[in-house]
Amino acid sequence: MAKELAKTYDPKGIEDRIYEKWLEKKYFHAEVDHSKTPFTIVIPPPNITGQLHMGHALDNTMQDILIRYKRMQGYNALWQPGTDHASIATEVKIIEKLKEEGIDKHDLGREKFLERAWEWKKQYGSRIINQLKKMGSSCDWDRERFTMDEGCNKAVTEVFCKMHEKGWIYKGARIINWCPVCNTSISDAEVEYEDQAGHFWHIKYPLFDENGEVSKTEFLEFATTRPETMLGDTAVAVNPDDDRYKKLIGRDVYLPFIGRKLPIVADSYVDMEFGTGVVKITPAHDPNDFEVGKRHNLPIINIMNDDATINENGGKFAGMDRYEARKQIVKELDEMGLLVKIEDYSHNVGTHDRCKTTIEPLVKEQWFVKMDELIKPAVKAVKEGDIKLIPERMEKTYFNWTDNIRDWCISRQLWWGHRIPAYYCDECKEVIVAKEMPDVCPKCGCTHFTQDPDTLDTWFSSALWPFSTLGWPEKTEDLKYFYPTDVLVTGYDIIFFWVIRMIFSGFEQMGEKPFKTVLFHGLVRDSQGRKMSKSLGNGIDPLEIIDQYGADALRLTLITGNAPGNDMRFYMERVEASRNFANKVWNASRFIMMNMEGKNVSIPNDADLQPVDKWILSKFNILVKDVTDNMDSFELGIAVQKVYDFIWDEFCDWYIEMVKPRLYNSDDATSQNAALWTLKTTLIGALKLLHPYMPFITEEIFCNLQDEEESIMISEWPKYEESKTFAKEENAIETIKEAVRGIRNVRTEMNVAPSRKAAVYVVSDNAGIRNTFEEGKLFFASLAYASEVFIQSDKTGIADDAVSVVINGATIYIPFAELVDISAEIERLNKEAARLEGEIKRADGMLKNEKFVSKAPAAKIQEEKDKLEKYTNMLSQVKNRLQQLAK
RNA sequence: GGGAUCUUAGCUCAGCUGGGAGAGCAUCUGCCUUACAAGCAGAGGGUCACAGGUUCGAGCCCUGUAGGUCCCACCA
Repeated sequence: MAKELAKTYDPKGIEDRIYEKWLEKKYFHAEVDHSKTPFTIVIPPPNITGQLHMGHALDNTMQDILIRYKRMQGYNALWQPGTDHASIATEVKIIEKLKEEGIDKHDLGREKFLERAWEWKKQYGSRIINQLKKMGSSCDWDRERFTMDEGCNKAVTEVFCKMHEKGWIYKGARIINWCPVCNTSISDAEVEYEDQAGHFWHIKYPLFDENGEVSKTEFLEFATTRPETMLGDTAVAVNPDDDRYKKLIGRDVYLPFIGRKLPIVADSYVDMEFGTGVVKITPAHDPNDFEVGKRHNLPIINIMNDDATINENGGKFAGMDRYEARKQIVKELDEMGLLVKIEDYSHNVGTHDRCKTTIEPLVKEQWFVKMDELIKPAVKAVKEGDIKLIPERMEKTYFNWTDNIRDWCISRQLWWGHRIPAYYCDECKEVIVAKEMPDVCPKCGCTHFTQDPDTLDTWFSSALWPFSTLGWPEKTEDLKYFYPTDVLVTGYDIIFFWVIRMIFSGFEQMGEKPFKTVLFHGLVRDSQGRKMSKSLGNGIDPLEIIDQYGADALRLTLITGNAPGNDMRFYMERVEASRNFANKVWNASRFIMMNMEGKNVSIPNDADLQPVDKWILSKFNILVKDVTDNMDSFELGIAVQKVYDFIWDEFCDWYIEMVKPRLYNSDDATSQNAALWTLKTTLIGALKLLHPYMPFITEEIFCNLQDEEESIMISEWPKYEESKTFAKEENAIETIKEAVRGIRNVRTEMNVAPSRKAAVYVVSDNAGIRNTFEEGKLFFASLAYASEVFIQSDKTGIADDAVSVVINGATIYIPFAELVDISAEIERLNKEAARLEGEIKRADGMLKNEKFVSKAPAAKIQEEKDKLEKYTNMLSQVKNRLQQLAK
């Protein structure tokens, strides 16, 4: 059977077959089980409009690694999946599609539109889920949720009503960011600032003279980047400390076109150094002006329609587009002699992050969430380490936002989303917030109501995700058991949108944090470091990579060589390297299976294990400890790098090579059994460590290699065992390896063609080696180039450490000293000695420090004592060696 | 303007709380050797941006300089 396995690993077919098996066996499913400790991750729900991209691939690989790892460790691992309705993103797509059919949203009507939207959801909502499955994601699909399913809707209504009652959700007229294309308000977080080349128009308004006439000689000059907003001006402002304008405060200027009288007010918001030191105040169309307007009780005059055309307040410019009006206004001001000059100016313009339209600040009635109180526990939790952010520096980004938080505008003028549970009495306009439409108006007794037409910001429902998916607001067993969740894995780009909002929502609704740790990753960029985007056409489709190289190779590529929170570049060469590794693992197991064929491998006696066997077992044992430690501290890339190195370098390049002669050239069945058992045990162990990263290939090999267990994904994670560390054998083999490397170098230098017939004798006065290997006994043969290694003591008459190489029948003795560059070695040893002296001095100093000795814990003191002893021994060894070399 | 982060081999990047400079790819040399040529054995290549400082010891800590990237705020 084993011989039939192909020489190269081809994931095609295998991955789908294995995934089907996992689904069938229900390995991903988690139920409340109080005999086990839960470990929970909620997925960042992908948009239903979305297709799997590299960012998802990375995000989900990380989550799957953690979940699989914990599952193998015996935790009750739940990975809660689901999708997001993504209100604006989806609505935009549907509108686009309708447009193709020549249908306008408003002609269709709300009800029909929503029907179309649900159809869309049905059609595309499962697409991304199926793509996630291709990645090998072990989500509990039985629990799949959607941000607009019944449960989530209930949660949203509950939260809205509760917070409204508390006064933390309110309706108010505020300056909001308006997107004229999407026709909706958007939150501050959705505004993206872009540097744009523009102009700075210097304009002057005539003052009114003491007779109340428009002066022909006195003007007040100011500069603006948006001249069209002058139609809504209700004042001009100067700094109260500005000597140039002090005497003008209290007088009025004349607003051209409109004819309004504008007071000159004093406000410290005005920067004397900037422009002319005069600012026109348009409270309805600028957030700062709005604040100024409030301070000075200025009227708020909105001059714009929702589609960014000028409204009736704009006088003769009414009906014009904002940019058209700008042109016309500038032209006419020029004709009136009121335009002083035009400067080129580059400034930051707010745009909508979805459609890139320049946003228009407008005063509108909107729903807001009051943030000042809500944010407090969220700040505290991170500050006190109750919630840990990885990497830690993300905390600074986090606090940057929380310290400058503003109320959250949650209403959106969209149809696709959670409709705001506010009802207006048709008679008296009384506002009632309730879970259901009320029957009778408490104020006027009227029975007709109209629900608020707006929907909620899509993040309002995502903020509840960690508990709404577990059944909240019902008090479910799931919630008690799986909440708070353990880790949230996500990109740093949605800290503000999502992470913070989940945290304060968790504290507010559940009274408890939503997760213990947030693990951030960066963006996946193309090979030139650019963002992958549709418009650039530089996106790499994860599904194509999976098709060509397998999900395992893709996963390994995404997780290696990048640190948490850092962006990474995606190279095809790296995928190939991962694929090659999969192949290496495949072939190593093929070797083992071929050699095991027809043999009953049994557990060997400890005495039958040879030094090499103990060496690799020992190496593996240490690997287990390292990898487990790394994974526990979320160093996923480092952990897998160690497994990779172990399998490729230690296991394949050394152990398998060392063990070959026992399998091929020896009749010693006991020794062969020990070798085969060690091969199999170590491989299975390594596969387990690798499984979270490369689930498919490890499962495939695991099932081919043994019959006792049905799946590697529910097998037990290896444990570090003190008793399995064999320091003596490790030392000995490392010495042999060193010698063999030396021999290889000599052969290369001697220009001797490699031959498997060569023999090597290691002659050593190293007591450790002599104790480990019986003198003269065949230890192992056939390292790739030198085929036999014998251990002899120095009784042979060769005084110093030496290697004898038998090449094509002729024996050549090479002292170790000649295998290395002596001067370099001396230099190295001297440096080592200096280092050790430093360590000794430090440890000695600490042990002599009274404060340390009296206050430090006993274990710490013992540690220093051990170090001191260890380094002292090492130093004397190094010194001996130096003396030897000096001869 | 505030903040974060980066500068390590030809390229892309690891390097965790200070203790022998690493990986992948690329380059060069020699190999179809019965697990694997998607492989094996080797080699070359780095004043860890620059200048100071702390330390027995600095890629890592501190100060400053230069350059890059990103985030936040925003001045009309």
